[in-house]
Amino acid sequence: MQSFSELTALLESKGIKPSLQRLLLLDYMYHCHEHPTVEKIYADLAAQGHALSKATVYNALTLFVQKGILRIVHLDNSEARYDILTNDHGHFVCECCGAIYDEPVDFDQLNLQFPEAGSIRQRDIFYRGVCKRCKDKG
Amino acid sequence: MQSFSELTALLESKGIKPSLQRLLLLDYMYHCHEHPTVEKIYADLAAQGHALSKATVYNALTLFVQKGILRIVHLDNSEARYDILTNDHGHFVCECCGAIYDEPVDFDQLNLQFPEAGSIRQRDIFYRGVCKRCKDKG
DNA sequence: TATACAATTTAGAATCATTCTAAATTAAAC
DNA sequence: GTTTAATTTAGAATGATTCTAAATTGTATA
Repeated sequence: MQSFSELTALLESKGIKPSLQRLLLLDYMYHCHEHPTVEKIYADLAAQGHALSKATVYNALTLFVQKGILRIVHLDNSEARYDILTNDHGHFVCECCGAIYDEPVDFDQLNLQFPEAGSIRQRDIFYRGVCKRCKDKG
Repeated sequence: MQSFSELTALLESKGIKPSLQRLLLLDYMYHCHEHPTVEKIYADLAAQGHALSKATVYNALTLFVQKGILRIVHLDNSEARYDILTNDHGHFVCECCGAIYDEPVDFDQLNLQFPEAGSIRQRDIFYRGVCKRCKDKG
């Protein structure tokens, strides 16, 4: 997923009008190998000369989440983080440095049973602790 | 875990001074089979004639989380929810009615590998969708 | 039992991420 | 080209949580 024409096609396939702002945001998310906050996305785009309104960032990201392009992650009660949806994966959150590590998870193989579940739309796994990098530092 | 003397012993074993307010809150959490918000805890205790300050509720719950008695759950960017820690379990969240269903999970059997993890302190699983009750209603 | 000291509680102010609002701009349709 | 709808925008409003500083309670010591 590289070119703007591909991103345009993706947005249109989801029924989203591909405005310049939305394309910039989607392009950013595809090239960002983090789980950025709104503040970071906003600042990075501004630094690149694309001064979107913060409301636009919120609007577009929320729309992308609704359409299943992104996932929103609430790690704590500070800023939300956004995750581009490639394939199902779990998260390991380092409580020391704040890093978030992705790891593929075969959810079907886990075979978790939730008797009360009528239908399942999204599955998330979060492990928390101290990452190796921080542990080595002591 | 029923009597105040048992709750007192639990708090003391965690190095927490068992004030009346803390005992009331802990007692509430042990008898509450939900995942209540601060607002609900505050309102329910007030209705029982125990008008704690909201700051006290926040202070005590935060302390309990730090000491490993409770777990805080951030489902979305609205109010946090608190979960009494009995044993490891997963959560199914109904996106229709907001209900949260617990289900035991044997995390060790899942055998998830996070190569970057130095040590793991907490493991969480969240599934989201529509619960059977809501699905039957249509 | 009185006094000093520390911890806890409290009300209300402050903070800050997010949402809302209403105007301005842009794109689309006729 | 004009009208209409959608999008963007800045700034105000909201609301959960945290902070602050004073009041209260509990504890230790004389």
